Amino acid sequence: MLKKNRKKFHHGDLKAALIAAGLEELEEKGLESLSLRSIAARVGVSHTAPKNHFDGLRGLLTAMATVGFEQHAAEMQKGVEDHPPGKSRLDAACNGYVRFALENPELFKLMFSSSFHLADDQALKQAGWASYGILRNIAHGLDWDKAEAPGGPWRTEWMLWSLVHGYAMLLIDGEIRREEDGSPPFRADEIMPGFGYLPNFNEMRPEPFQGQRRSDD
Amino acid sequence: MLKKNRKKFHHGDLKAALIAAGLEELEEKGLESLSLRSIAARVGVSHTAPKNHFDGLRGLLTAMATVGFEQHAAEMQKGVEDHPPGKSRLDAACNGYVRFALENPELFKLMFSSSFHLADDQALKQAGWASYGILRNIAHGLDWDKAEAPGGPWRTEWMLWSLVHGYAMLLIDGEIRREEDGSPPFRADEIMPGFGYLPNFNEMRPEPFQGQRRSDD
DNA sequence: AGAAAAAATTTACACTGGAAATATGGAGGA
DNA sequence: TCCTCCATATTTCCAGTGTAAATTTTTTCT
Repeated sequence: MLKKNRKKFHHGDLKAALIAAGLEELEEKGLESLSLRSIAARVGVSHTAPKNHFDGLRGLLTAMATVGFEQHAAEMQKGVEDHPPGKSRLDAACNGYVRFALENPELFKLMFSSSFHLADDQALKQAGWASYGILRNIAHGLDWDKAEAPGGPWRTEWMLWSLVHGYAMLLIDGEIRREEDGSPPFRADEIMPGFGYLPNFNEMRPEPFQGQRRSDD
Repeated sequence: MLKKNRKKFHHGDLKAALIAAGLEELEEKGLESLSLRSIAARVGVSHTAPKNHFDGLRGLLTAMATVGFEQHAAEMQKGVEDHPPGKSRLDAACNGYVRFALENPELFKLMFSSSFHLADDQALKQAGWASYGILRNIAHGLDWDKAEAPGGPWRTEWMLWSLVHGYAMLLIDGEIRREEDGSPPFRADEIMPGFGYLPNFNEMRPEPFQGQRRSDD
């Protein structure tokens, strides 16, 4: 019965090997032209062997995305440990966010393409939340994220997340051109302005902020 | 020879019909499961007929993305015409940006997935630039986009674009949950804070801004 | 009318992911 | 040791995909 020491079968650990091979092929051939058969062939098994470990191609992609979120979180976490709480820590985390995206563009696209994922995969959801949680926790520690700030903390988080995420996406897709060495024109923390609320913030707005409602203008 | 009045052939205008059918199937079945054969079947032609008008599936997708950018620009342009220059016009354009993305999620993903496009397609590039140009022009007209602002106008544009684009992407992918009626928790202009530069901007930064360089921290 | 060109079809091929039946080989019990 | 049991992996098959080549149909131009 014991389900723990179930290793070293025919292959050894096919599940992990398939994920590793999938991640290799992903960055080599791109997300669109990824193939379950070629991944299986790279490991040296038949193209139906993965079915014993994953729920089809989507299952494998979901597992790969989960690993991606874990690496993504680790990349940001480095900045957390190297900097004291505050703006410098936020900068480091944001730079880690974008750096990971630029170094693993195909994996990053996979992570944020839910149409490729298995719906309702708990491991993926948890890994994604953990990754976002790092950014969220840092944002909550900043003094300009006050409860009385317009929109509350949610708005601050999403504003921050949207900015960093959009910058990474536009860089990956080539909409914002990079330097010759592949580096972005601005660091992630440079693209982020003073994110506090201007004294004349409400004056600039045609109507004062009211709540979290409405989709149209 | 004359290549202009070449219409009303077998089908009439197969090129336009294929683009229209492709756009329909795109939102119905999603970008991943789109099929050249089923698009051709929907129009009523054989699956190789599109080759006379497009360079394979990528050619059709590129044409569809081009149409998407034109519609995207039109959605923002509405806000430009309905509002005077200034913050309210910017708000309207940003809301149009996000509104289009939420109403045409699959098309929006296609537009910003260059791996699906035909490389070096001039029509697509022009349409994309025209769309971004609307946002750019509005940003340039704002008083807080001064030449002496840190990073110059490019940073302001990309900051703005990144924020709106990232917000749209995270909403589409379900990372930021929407209301029951599908509307986002914040309007695009609500997610955008006072985008000026705080008086204490340089104090907040561990090191003063220097130029457009460096990718690492 | 006849030639030339454009448009669309037929046929064929190398792929893909998935389902079903079969074979393999290690684990645990007699 | 033998002998089931069952997870693992393979073989075979199928419907579907994009693309290329040869062919037929239709329009346009001389």
